[in-house]
Amino acid sequence: MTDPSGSKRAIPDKPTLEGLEARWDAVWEASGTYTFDRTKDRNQVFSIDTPPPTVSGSLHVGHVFSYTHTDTVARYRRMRGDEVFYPMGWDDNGLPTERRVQNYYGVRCDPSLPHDPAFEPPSDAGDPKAIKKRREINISRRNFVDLCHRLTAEDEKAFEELWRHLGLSVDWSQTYATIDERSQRLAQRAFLGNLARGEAYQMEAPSLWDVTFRTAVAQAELEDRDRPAAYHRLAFHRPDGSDLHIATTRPELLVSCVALVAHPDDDRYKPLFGQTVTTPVFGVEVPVHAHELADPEKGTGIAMICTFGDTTDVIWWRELDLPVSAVIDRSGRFTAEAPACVETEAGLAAYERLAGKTVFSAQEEMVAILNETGEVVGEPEPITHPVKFFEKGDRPLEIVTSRQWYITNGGRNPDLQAALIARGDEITWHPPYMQARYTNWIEGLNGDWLISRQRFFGVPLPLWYALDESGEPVYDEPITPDTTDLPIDPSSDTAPGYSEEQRGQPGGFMGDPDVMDTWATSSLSPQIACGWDGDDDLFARTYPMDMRPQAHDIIRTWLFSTAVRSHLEEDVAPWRHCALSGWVLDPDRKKMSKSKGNVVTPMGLLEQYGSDAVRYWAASGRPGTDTAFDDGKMKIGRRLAIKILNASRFVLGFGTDSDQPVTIDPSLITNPLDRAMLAGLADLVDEATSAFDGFDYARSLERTETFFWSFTDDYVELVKNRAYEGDEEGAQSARNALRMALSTMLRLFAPILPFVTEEVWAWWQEGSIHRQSWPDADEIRTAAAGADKVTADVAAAALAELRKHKTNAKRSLVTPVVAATITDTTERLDVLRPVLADVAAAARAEHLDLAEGPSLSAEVELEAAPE
RNA sequence: GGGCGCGUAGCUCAGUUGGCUAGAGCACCUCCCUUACAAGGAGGGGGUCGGGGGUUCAAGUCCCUCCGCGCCCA
Repeated sequence: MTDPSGSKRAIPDKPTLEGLEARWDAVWEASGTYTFDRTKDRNQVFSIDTPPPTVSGSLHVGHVFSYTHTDTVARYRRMRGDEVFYPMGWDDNGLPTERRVQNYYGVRCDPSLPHDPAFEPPSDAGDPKAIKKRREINISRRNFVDLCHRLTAEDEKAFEELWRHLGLSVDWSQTYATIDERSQRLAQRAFLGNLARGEAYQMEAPSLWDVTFRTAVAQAELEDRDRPAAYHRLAFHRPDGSDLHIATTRPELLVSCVALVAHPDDDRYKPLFGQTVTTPVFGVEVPVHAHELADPEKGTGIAMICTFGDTTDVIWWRELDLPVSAVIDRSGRFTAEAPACVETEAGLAAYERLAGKTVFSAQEEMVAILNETGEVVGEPEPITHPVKFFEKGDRPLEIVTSRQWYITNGGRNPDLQAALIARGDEITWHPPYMQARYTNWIEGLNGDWLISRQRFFGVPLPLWYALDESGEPVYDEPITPDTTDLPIDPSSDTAPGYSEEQRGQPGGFMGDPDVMDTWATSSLSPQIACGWDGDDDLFARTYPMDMRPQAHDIIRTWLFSTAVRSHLEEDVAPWRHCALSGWVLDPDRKKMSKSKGNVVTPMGLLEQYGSDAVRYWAASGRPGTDTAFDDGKMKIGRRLAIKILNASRFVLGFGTDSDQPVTIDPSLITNPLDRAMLAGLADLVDEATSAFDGFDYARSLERTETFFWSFTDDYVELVKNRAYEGDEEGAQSARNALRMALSTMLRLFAPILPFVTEEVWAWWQEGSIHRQSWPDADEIRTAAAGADKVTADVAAAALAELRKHKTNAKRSLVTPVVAATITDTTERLDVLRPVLADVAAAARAEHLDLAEGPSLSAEVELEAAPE
């Protein structure tokens, strides 16, 4: 068994990949191989802003894919001499965890309940069948949050185990969770800084609202989904008594119609601009406006503006300075009272029939009413149109007016917008075209970042409000905590200057009931990881960070929001490089995702093929490129890893029957074929190095792999006789060249295949391969002594030609060659002549004749086949 | 509708700034137990580089256009 110092292991007779992960993970942990040395200066450090995975979701191959990419870069930088700062975070915060806790324990958070200190989780936790049979248990917010912490702690353990098995070279003493106390303190402190600098503000404004989750939703969390709908034609009434037809997909919102709008150039409606018309049923007089966003092609070309039916309504409402006539409450139902604008008896009676109904039922009822009054024209015209959804929700968003907190992000400030776009130029993007996604997103913003969330498991907004004599909150002067008291929860901590008895009382105080958007915390991951809040020394050594790896679909959310926070807080881009990984697609080219049910869980794969093999597949995916899930590729990776074991055993077996250490002496490498091989190896090192410098692990792997296979198939075959039984000088030359090549290739493979390379390294070298220096092309080139690598190619081609004859003759490759003549050009024969003995030995020929000709060919006489 | 990416062998993909006869792996076919490895090795067949047009001595590569796929945003 290996001791943790990494001392040598004997070369096994039958090396295998089995058990390498467990063995080396334990050694690395015990030896501190990946522990960050925080005495290093900033210019010696390479810091990585690892994406904190959401532990409440399960890990899938997509995680394995992209985290492997990052790890290859981390390992490369470490071998290049950088001190790699590679922490791991957990993003436990937010809705996914809440939902998982609800389902796992069969509980529901009721914030009105008091905390129960004696609460124990239900005994049937984790048993979905049992939970389904009973009622949900209502528990207090604090008890609910406790369960969130309890479950995520278990999830984190499972995640870490998988990451270790995969071989991520993370420093596991540097972990954080976006919901832990330190992150909460930091997120609250950062928010209070934004508030003090005027970058955070609150506003009563129409916000997108998910009626299922009962929370506001930010622009970055939206997605459009095509939904069937129908245009209903409603008859509005002009002052002269004639009808004006409006097509709408939301007739139920007629009562909140505050204006009509048509395109300014639309001749059909030009005469109406500035006039008023009367709504059907409710008899409300509304103005007709002109606005460019009205689409003459849609419906009848004139639309009703409701408060609020969609985001265009909000724009019209704001730009045309219209009143509010809202009817939908936060549960998605029609309010009990009709809006003030409804005055007619018939209108009030009609509204009675809508009050309390859901949007869906209200629409049916409204259409029925319109049919009764005869103010609907023709049949509904079915259409499909995009509707806004919360990306995690399954009911269309409504727009409700509410008081929310915002952080500036350039959406309402052109100077800030330009500054954030310019930050993109400070970052090197991998691949470069990803910068356009960042820039385009910022250019398309039309509002600031809404950070209030009406949820429970999150970082609370650290604010209270005084209540006036009538018990109404004084929002204009929020009460903030002392920074030294953070983190605080305003729902249980008392506002400074008040006593707890005054909570909710007139003249007392109330806490802000909301938590912050999860991105408001995870956007601070560089600050959290680097110790912005309390570890200035670490911060100075690691920030701004060198690398942000992430998936390209969250450029608009995580990448952008992180850039915003860093810009506001530190006036700098948070990283120097952003590496955007692609997705894992299933064999039908569909994105793998939990909701599609096509995910593959990774642990089984790691166990079946070995971690190196799975990493090989992952590292074959070019940066930024979507990659098909391909277990065939994992089989190839496994084959490669096994080949490395066997080839290494063979190479290290020459001339080492004593207990002497295996050494490499470049001065003994004198044979022209050996030197030619090294010349090619030096070029390979150059290619692998420049590829990795550009974060292109895939290219480095591909080149190294190609070289390795021809090394084993051709070079090793050519020199093995000489290495075995040649004269002393020739044998020593071959052995030292073989070892030098092996040492080099192991190190080139080490970032991709950390387990098998470490295993082989331990057979003959001291220390971990992952702390060795990256191969030096100049050193190898010196050993090659000016040789031309073409010599190796010519020799390999000649050998291949001889093999071909044996294969075509259906004879074994060990069949002795009685006589053979190799024909080739003069130039190539000149190259071949000095290494002909190796070619002859590999072909089992006593000697080879040479003849000049136009191209390579051979005439071969084989030993007669045995009868 | 706008932006970005992609289209090369049956499959998955390489193909730097245009430059030898377009490559690799898998799959397929044939052969070889060879003493590092049969979880291996040797060899073979297979492509009008999405279509069309243009620039050039030369185009998979550059330009235009069309078709198809994907993603992001309206």
